[in-house]
Amino acid sequence: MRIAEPLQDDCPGAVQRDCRHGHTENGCEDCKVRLFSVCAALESCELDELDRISHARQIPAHSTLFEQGALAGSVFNVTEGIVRLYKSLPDGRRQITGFALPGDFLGLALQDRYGVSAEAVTPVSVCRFLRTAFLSYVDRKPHLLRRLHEFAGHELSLAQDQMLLLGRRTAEEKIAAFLLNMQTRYARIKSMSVTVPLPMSRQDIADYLGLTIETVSRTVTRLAREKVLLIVPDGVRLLDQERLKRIGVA
Amino acid sequence: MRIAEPLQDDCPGAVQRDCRHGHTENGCEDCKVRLFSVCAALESCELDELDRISHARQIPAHSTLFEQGALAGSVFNVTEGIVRLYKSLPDGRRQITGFALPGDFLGLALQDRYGVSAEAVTPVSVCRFLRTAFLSYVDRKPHLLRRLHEFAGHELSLAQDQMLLLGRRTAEEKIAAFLLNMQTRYARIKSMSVTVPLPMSRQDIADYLGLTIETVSRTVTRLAREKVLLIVPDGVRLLDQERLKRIGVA
DNA sequence: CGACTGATTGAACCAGCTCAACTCATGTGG
DNA sequence: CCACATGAGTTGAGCTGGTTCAATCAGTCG
Repeated sequence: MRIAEPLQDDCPGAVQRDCRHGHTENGCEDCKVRLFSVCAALESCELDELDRISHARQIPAHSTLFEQGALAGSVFNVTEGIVRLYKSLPDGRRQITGFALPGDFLGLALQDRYGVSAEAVTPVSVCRFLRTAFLSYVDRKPHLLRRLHEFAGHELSLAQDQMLLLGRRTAEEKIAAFLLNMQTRYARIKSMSVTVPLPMSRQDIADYLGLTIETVSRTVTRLAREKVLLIVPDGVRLLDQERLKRIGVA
Repeated sequence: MRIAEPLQDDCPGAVQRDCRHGHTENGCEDCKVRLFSVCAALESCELDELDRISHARQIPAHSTLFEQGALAGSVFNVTEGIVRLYKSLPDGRRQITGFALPGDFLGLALQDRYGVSAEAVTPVSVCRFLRTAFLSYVDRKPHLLRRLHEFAGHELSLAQDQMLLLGRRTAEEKIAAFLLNMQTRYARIKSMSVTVPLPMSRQDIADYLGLTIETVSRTVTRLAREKVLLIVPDGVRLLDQERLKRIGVA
């Protein structure tokens, strides 16, 4: 239940925001991801407070948000666009550990250093918080911490699925699972559609699935030849979802 | 700082435990993993309370603690032995997502269903909690939740490392990283040693590293032939750790 | 001792990789 | 407006790291 008027002690009345640094017009209130991101754990009045420590930022495509191993100065909530999260080996081999979509939170673990690097795949909008400010906010909001922990649990579960995929599935199974997965994740922010946008490069998909770019290309082409899907500009259209599920789902 | 006498409101004095269901003699106080597991977030008096909702259990080798997808009735703290956590595909392919050692917490995500299955590799001792009881306890202890979240963040980080390993490393690199990893993890509960016990089967190692049993065997044998390690009963002795690190570490 | 189970070894095979050529779209500047 | 570079994606051909299948070995237990 959302409460319009502040009711709790720690909601210091209707304080008018005096600082609008880089915020969208109405701050969190009309944020696109408000209702399904971590912030959904917060009431309107609490949100106001969060608003005051947040900084809306636009990040151009292909630029870096943060780098693996660097001190975690900020945490981010993605509100628009796609971010790739990855780990690299010194010789250049790369494993993308996930793609962050709107509503996803970067720096969930709240650790003092980033465990992965993050780069914008498309132009990205984020809601940025200084880690220290966010931490002290979290300390005063146990239900937000619960929410963050739920998100972390979900991430962990996804990571385990991905381990199964990387360690034990064939190229075709990997591709099928990836496409179905992206489809359901997009459904959350747009609406369920048979057209799955793939703004990331083939190399990104390969590095996410533990394959080479050639194998990704060949496998997708073959699935298209077999009328399981149709390749469209910047994505695919899933023609035979049943077949795809039979290939890709556990 | 540990406090011997209860100081806080929610520490209801020195209540004598009237129920010792399955506890070790002195409960949490003299627990082997007390100081580095999640419980380290708790004061003596709080521990007493935790003690009352905990159940010490012995689990024989090769038996199941819980199964992937089942309702998460309990959460566990491993106090002795090794547990394998895994996901399976319907056709029998298996991916071990991790080995839990003493001090590790099972059910960290606090989700209503288990995301993986858990089986004892060796005889295992656990500290078991009914999930509901543990949840309501956590709700009253924000600092325990913080601790659980830290653990979850650490798990997530390990999962990401494992993704990089599964997706982008060679068989030899996988084995080397695994052995060094087990060595440092054991150091936490015993003391640093060049002898790494491997109580799990070759099949377990294979399913953890995304390899076959034959490849594991061949690779370990080759490393032994090259004097990088020595195969001993139920483990290996790391002879040339420098070389191993050159192979295995990022 | 024989039966059984886990680990090792060998030999053939193959899914996915490597290397290389080609296509196609986009951009650029003369 | 065309020549040409550039970069992502596709396609082909051959190769190889790791798998598969099969045999053997080494404990262990009754």
